[in-house]
Amino acid sequence: MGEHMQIGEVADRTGLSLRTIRYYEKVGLVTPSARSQGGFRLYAEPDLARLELVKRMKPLGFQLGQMRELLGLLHPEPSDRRPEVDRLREFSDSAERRCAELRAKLASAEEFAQALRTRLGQG
Amino acid sequence: MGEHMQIGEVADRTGLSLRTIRYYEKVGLVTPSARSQGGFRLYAEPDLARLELVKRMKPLGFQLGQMRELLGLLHPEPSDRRPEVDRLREFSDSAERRCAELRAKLASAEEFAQALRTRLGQG
DNA sequence: TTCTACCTTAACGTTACGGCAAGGTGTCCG
DNA sequence: CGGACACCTTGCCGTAACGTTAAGGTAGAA
Repeated sequence: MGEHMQIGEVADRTGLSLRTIRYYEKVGLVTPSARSQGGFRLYAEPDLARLELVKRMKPLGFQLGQMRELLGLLHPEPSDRRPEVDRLREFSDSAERRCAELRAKLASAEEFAQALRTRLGQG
Repeated sequence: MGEHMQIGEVADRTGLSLRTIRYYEKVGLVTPSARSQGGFRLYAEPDLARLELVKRMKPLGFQLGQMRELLGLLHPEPSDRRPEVDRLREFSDSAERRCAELRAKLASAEEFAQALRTRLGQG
């Protein structure tokens, strides 16, 4: 019932490896919101949400540093907002383009899988 | 009109970098079918076809070594065929699974892109 | 207290390339 | 024939995003 969980449970719930989760922390992408007395990472729900966001973005081929920046833009300090909005729009446009590319690649890959299956059928 | 082309033209036609094409050769994935007198790589149409196949498989996350094996299975020597067919079926099943995974990831990524756009709309 | 599962950092290894340096090749042009 | 110039070669070091031990500390139950 604790509101924090250890890295192992986070790994189970997200499907990410321990190594990946630690690496994401190292590059400043997702930092656990607490540590136990003995040094164990303790994650809360918002941390999980960040990890899930990263998982969603990853197939689009963004680099971890870009995702870090984008996550920062999504939780902004209420200071000068203008350039942030511009940057956000750039990310959004980029995301759309990458989605389109990925759709094309998927279609191509499905054709390949289909051809492979057909080949087995008549083998 | 030569039936062979140099690596630069191959790069233009496939969208792959020179570096990538050379690397694929290094790992035994796609070998140019000839070399010029002075050592330039010379590619023919079947080489292009192999490269295109690799491009199609790549989004499914196969490793280069696996693709090399699969390409070998697709152009077999007529010797003992049985284990090859079994292996082919494994690849085919794996390809189907990976297609399904990729479809799911794409859907998730598109939700993300949608959310980002929406967020910009109401700013 | 001791066992066990889970965690820690550190460090080296891997895949799939990118980038640059130093130099050879092919073809055309005067 | 001798440059000029685009294109190519190998070699080597660098990078991103992790995987994989190794050596040892922590939390909670028995």
